[in-house]
Amino acid sequence: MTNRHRSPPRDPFPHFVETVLPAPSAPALAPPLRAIAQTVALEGGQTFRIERGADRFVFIASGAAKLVALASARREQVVAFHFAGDLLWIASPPAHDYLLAALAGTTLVTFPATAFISIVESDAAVMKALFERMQQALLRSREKSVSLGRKTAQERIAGFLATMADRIGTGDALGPQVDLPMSRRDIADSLGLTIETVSRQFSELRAAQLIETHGRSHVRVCNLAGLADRAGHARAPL
Amino acid sequence: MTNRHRSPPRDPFPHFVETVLPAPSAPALAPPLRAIAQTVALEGGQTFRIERGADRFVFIASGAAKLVALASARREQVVAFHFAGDLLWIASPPAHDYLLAALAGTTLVTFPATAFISIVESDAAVMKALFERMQQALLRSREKSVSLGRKTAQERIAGFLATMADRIGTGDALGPQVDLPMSRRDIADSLGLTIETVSRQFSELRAAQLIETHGRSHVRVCNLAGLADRAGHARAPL
DNA sequence: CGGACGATTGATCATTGTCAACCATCGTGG
DNA sequence: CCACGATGGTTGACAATGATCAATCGTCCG
Repeated sequence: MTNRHRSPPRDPFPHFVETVLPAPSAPALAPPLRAIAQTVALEGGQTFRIERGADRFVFIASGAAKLVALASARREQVVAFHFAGDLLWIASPPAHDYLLAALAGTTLVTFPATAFISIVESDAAVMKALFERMQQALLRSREKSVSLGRKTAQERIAGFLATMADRIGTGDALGPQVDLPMSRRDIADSLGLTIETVSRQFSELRAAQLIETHGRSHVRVCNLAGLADRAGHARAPL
Repeated sequence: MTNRHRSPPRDPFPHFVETVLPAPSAPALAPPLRAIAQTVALEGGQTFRIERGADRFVFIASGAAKLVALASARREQVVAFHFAGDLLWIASPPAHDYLLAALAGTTLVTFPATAFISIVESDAAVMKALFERMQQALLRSREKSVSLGRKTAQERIAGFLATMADRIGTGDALGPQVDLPMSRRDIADSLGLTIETVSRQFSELRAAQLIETHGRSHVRVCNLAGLADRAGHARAPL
């Protein structure tokens, strides 16, 4: 978790261009987008806040972040985790405030949403790519609703670990390994649980030989099938 | 809830066109879209199912529907309610099956997602409109995560009623009125509660003079501010 | 009017939250 | 390099919110 050396202040904008913009569209769109882009370097714990009514697109060039809704002073809901390469859309609707918080050193490229759209709207390929990212976000959010609404603590944790193994895990003969960039509190705030319950479920999964943990953040999934089993991802029989 | 007379089998496609397609785009896009459109008339309780990997866009021409994720045999999560005029996108991801169930007589116009997109992708206005509906869906889904993850039963019910008053309420001097098209079970499955808890919270809100109920589905909101209060929609102070 | 389904209310139980103490990890400074 | 301190994580005892089980009631339909 150390910033062992100030990360090179390389401009993250090219990374955004090659990750988000389809190659044929890039030359035409990159310059106007650069003009409205705002690059932000956050250290772990720092937040990026959205003003009311000023939706933004945020590209995560490096690092990891949580998108948080503030339900009230002592109640936070982590709406999504995002990692390098993700493009997300943030707005602050009437009900709650939202903010993006870095889980570690993180570099963002951000755009005002309306200006961004008016630049890319004429480019079918970009709009389509954007649309697909939106679909993915919606799908993940719906799956989160299932988890929060109808799953037990253990199912939520198992599902969370399986998802993280998939998204940020590193393959391995003995099963995927993950270095979780988020704290137990972040996990709890994401799954609608308390840190104590998260901790207990980690212990149970460890006792059941499904995972091994080393230190605070390292998890090895010993039995991915068993984990998916406990996640309650029951697909209805045809 | 009666089908007092077989609803006139008027073609719902024009309704889709004028609701979803911006006027200038309609003439060019309506014919090819009609060619891939599939109209479905559902009676209350009937379902529209998505095959694996065959995403669809669904326009609700009339009626009301719930988008349900099947967590397992006895556990359903209502991911969203949708009403006439809504356009939604449905996919069946690996984890759970999804289906759309009519809450009453409902007419749908549905399209295979990929074919739909390849037809409209070249039209910036339509893509933008589509994109905005997607943003709205994502926002609602995020708000639902907050509700499911960090709110008490009473806050969820209060928030639900406030939202319904906003979306399908009819104005009135004495406060908005709503005819809920969904059952207590649907509400429970949407809010991650049981029907008993839903019922008890309705009773409490009634006792607190915030709502009045007549019959199973009619609700009058006597005190919208008080309801919003109990919804825990705390916005962090600037 | 009667029957069936859905809604309400009550009694009890269990999962998870709360409060509290202890322990481990990691970063710092001696 | 090790010891220490602080932060974050784990574990335990207890309490509370909401689930479960059960009975009754109301509503809507034939």
